[in-house]
Amino acid sequence: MKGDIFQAIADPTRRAILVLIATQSMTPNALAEHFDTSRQAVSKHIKVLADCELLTQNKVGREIHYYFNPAKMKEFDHWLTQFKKHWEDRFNQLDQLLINLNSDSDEN
Amino acid sequence: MKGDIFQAIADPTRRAILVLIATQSMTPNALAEHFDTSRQAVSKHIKVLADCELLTQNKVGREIHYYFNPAKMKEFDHWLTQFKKHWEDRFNQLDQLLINLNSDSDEN
DNA sequence: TATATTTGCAACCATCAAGTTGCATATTTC
DNA sequence: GAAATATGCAACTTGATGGTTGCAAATATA
Repeated sequence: MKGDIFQAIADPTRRAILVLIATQSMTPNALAEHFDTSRQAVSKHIKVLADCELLTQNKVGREIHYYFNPAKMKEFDHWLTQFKKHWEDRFNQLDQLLINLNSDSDEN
Repeated sequence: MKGDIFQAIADPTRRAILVLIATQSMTPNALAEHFDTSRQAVSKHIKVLADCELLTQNKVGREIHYYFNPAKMKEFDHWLTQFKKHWEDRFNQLDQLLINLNSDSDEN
């Protein structure tokens, strides 16, 4: 499951990190100030997000700035879109069934 | 985390179950035939999905038919939509910044 | 009524995940 | 160069998770 975007987004802290970083790129230290957990714990979350490429990094001196990578978020979006299609296809099939039933009864 | 929709969707088997059930309502036994794991394992996944109301059930004799509940999927969709808004707001801020910079240089 | 089928629940096990602490490395500052 | 700062990595602990097996309850069938 390593690098799985669904797994990455499952954790509420990581979702909060994504929201923060999507608004503004941040360093691990700056991020950690927003949470009650230790810096290392936040760093681990960052690693998970970076492993599945939801975050990219840019080293500036001793600081590392993390940026949100919208491209990877598309994978997620894509699944949901496909899923909706499945669901809507089912509705369409039901619609078609109802239409057929109607036309059948018309023929009677 | 009990009943958390993100947690529920994180597991690939559960996503597969959702896709199957979104296409057609099914019983646990029928579902289990689609997977390599035991019936009880599938049943546990069903429980997780039902706990967060992604599935609803309808008992017919000794069988239980599980249905997909699209209403709950909206929560998921909603988060992604809000997230996109965050992201786009940032872009808008950048746009505004660029516009301001341009008008500044126009004034020089 | 006896048997088979469908299902859920509980106990148990192995693995994973999130958190902590400690430490090493690189860079900035004094 | 020494101290402070920013970060990552490794070891360890604890709790959650996914899997299995066994069993009980409800319903259908012989």
